[in-house]
Amino acid sequence: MKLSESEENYIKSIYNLQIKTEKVNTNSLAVFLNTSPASITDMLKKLKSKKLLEYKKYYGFRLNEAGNTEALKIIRRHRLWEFFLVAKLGMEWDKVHDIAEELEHVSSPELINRLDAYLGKPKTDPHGDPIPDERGKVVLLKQKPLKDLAMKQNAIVSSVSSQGHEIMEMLNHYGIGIGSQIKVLKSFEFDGSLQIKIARKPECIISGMAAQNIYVYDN
Amino acid sequence: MKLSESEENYIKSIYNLQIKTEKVNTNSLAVFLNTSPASITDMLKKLKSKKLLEYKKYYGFRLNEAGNTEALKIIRRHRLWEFFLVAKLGMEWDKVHDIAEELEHVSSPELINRLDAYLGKPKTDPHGDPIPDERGKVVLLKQKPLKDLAMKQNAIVSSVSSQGHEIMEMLNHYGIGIGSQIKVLKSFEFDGSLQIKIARKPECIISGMAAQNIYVYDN
DNA sequence: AAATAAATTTAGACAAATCTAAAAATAATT
DNA sequence: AATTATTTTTAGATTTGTCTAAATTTATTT
Ligand SMILES: [Mn+2]
Ligand SMILES: [Mn+2]
Ligand SMILES: [Mn+2]
Ligand SMILES: [Mn+2]
Repeated sequence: MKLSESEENYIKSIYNLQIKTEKVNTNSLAVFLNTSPASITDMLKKLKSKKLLEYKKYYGFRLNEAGNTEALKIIRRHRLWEFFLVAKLGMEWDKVHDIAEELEHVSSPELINRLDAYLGKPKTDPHGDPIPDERGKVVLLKQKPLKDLAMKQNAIVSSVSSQGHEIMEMLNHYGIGIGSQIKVLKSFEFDGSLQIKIARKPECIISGMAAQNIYVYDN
Repeated sequence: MKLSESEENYIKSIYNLQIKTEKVNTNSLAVFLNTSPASITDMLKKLKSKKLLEYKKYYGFRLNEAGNTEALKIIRRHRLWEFFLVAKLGMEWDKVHDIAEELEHVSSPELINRLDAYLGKPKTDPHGDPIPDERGKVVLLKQKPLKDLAMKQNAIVSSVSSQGHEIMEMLNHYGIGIGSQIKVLKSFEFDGSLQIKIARKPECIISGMAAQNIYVYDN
């Protein structure tokens, strides 16, 4: 299936939102893609006509099997390029998303499979997100938002929400990265902020917003 | 200057044709880009309005200084990616052009300069064409078509016309590559074909067409 | 159950990039 | 110099992706 850059961006966004929120709606997709709701409706019709999406007017929409497959191909390309930019070109993890957003649309399978092999078939991208394999299989980590981590439980930072570089900029400042050992010392009900301890770093406090967008797995 | 993918393809094509033929005309550009002459005229107007092109109706057109600068940026990206695909991913030199044709439109300067450094600031792409440096400077080789090489003169293959993979496919078959030592043994006036000797290969005969698209420098 | 609010879709417009067919300008032949 | 041929441009359509404003449907309040 040959898809335009726009179609690919929509498909990938729907996929990514479906993971986090189960039910995606027109308005939230419009906000996410920074377009108007009317444009979303237009594209939904097109993706339906290409049989990548189940869609009933006013009722809702959802990628079907074919749509999912396409989404995973795009995500594979995106994450492999992000890995390349960090591992080979030495770019910062908070700068690679926008470039990968363009590179992901170059769709030669030979290119991507060679890139994958060249990079040593990495399992996750620089933000901790899993890279689908050639057949579209993706291993989901048993992770949870830091805000749901039990008090004083040791855990490892596994990923961060990767839309936008702002969170990574901040984590760089705190010295938090993928793989950091982390523990919650205190939770403030007032605003959901957390006092935390990163291995070999001084204690610090992060906002509830941050605690929702940092993911960890138990250790 | 932010340019669309189409604008970039037109600019690059005009630049490449201007090198070979001095005067480019609407029809030949249309053939080269596989579009209609009407589309060429439309784009000429747009590029003129963006001040990248000198253009007078019916009279002719030519990239100006700004247009040249843009062309060299695109060509730099194209050739660096081609080098990457061959040197790092191990692709064949006759397969990389089409992929680079897409990658060249990803225009982050940081990406390209890091890629350049990572590849060791290569001077030429896999087809022997020079890679412009960051400031757009390009070192032209003193090369000539193989058909103009004096009889029995030792020479080195320096580049091949790189539009389309067909010539490279054929050269692979003959065992000719960039850097091959080559000598013309005999020239047939009838059809311009040449009997040649490649170092450590058996003698063979190539067509006049081929002899026009293989470039060499004296040795 | 009405009324109001929110979400979604339609109607109609626009810019970009392309096309075909016709017109206009230039070049080449007789 | 006229005629014919070639090249180039214009006129008018089409497709894709987008928008705003209005209409429609669904959800929420009173
Ligand atoms: Mn993208
Ligand atoms: Mn990522
Ligand atoms: Mn291109
Ligand atoms: Mn090349």
